[in-house]
Amino acid sequence: MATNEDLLKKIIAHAKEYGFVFQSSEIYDGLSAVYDYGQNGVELKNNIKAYWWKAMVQHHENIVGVDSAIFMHPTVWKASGHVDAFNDPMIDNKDSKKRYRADVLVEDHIAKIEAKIQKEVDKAAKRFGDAFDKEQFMATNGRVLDNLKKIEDIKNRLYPAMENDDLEGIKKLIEDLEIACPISGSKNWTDVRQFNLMFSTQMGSLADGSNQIYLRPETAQGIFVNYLNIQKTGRMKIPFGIAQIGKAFRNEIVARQFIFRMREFEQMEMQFFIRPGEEMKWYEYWKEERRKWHLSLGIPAEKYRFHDHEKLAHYANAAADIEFEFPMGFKELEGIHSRTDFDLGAHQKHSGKKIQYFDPEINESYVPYVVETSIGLDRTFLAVLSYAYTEEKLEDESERVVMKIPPVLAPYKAAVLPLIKKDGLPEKAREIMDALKFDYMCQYEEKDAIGKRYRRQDAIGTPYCITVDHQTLEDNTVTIRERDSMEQERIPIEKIAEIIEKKIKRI
RNA sequence: GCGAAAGUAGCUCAGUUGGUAGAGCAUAACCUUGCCAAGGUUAGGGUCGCGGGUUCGAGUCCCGUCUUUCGCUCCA
Repeated sequence: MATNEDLLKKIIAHAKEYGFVFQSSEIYDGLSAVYDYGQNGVELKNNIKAYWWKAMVQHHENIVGVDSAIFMHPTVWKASGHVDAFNDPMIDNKDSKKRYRADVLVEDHIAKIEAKIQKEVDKAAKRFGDAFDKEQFMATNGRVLDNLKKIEDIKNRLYPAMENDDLEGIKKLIEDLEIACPISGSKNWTDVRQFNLMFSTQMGSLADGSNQIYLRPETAQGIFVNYLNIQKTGRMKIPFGIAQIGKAFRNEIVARQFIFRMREFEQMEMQFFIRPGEEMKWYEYWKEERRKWHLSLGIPAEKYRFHDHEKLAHYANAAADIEFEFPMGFKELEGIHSRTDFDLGAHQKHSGKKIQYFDPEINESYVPYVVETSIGLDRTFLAVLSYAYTEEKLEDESERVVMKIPPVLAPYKAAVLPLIKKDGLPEKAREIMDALKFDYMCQYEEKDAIGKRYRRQDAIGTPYCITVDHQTLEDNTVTIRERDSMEQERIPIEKIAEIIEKKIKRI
């Protein structure tokens, strides 16, 4: 486990040192759980987006894109359920100024009573030795029975109160149980309030209190509210999909693990609209399609696994995660959800606009069902980074760190390097650079020894290094060095593009 | 948010019982070599995370705060 923690630390350090990811506002000590993508990071991130977009939109005639605004009409979030579902009841202690989740305070109190029971059990077990019958003891001992009854009573009040958003009821429960703040020991509590995971801000005049709007907590709703526009203007026939890449914001109480959980993050989502009753077929179809997409990057299948949800979100009737083995273990990377007609139905209800599709094949109108694929862009970035990070010991006992980034995603496709910076080699290398740079991100470097330049390119994951030497001036050949194998081959200049092209065409 | 650990140059770290900051690598310029990093010369770069306190004097002791990492919790 310690080595895995070290691995994440190394990846974070490498990401910073080589311009992939910086902490936001670092010169001001940083902003918690917010990160910026640096000069190499932005290239990698753009390449991931392009690779996804190509697979989802360009390769599917029945999928089109959209780019909806981050601000949306406030009612959207009532319809989507976010106003209700993304609220946690919070309570502050007035003396310690600490904030707690109110239900967690009560749960902790229950845990304390359970600990008391356990203590009684342990005491009795010690007293009776081998003859101790735990079940019988639990069923007959007065103190234990009292405590069990207490727990049951608390649960009978807590769960209905949570269910009904009965904030006063939860406050009353905390007061009745005389729960004290673990820090100050004080029972001086504020009222229970909803702590919304959506960021809010004001639009227009601040004088009017009714202009509060939210930063979207997911990109999906921008697709749903444009369903009618796109279906009509694009003359889309079911089944069809709408894809979107964009930022979303969640004011997580706890946001951590580098770019895995950020308060501002980016999603790549596709909502696929289908005939009701066919959702399981399409759900399975998209699980498989998405699995193939991940594997097409050349990352081994063992790094992925599917996890079917047992506890379903309020909008879904089937859901699976594609999990990736990050340095900190298997974690969710992508979700595939069967969202039924929950969203379109809710928008139809709240907006009063008829959101239906007339299906000429079955001569019926219906609210389409939806199967969604939703992948975290930043998480994909971290997955690529953690897969790619490799420390190697070479034959001569030296070490190198190489980022084995799938070539199609690599920030730079090639580096053009004159062996030495005189004798006309830089000029020749510049010529090659100029010819390549219109089609591929390339770097030109002439500083330091050639071996050092190779290592620098390894560290940012450049698949090919093109080296110009004296022979190049005579016969127009260069050596091309492959990143992972470090093998070199002498080829004519005009073959360079062909080789790069072959390497990066994976999808 | 709670608990634990950490924060000195871009990176990795040193800094002895408190006496106003060092090394290696990296970076830049020039010279030299030329196919798998770490030749030579020179230069730039730090109010030791930030703010208070103790002290004649704080990188070093105390308090607070910010940030990061790990565990609990939640999610894309």
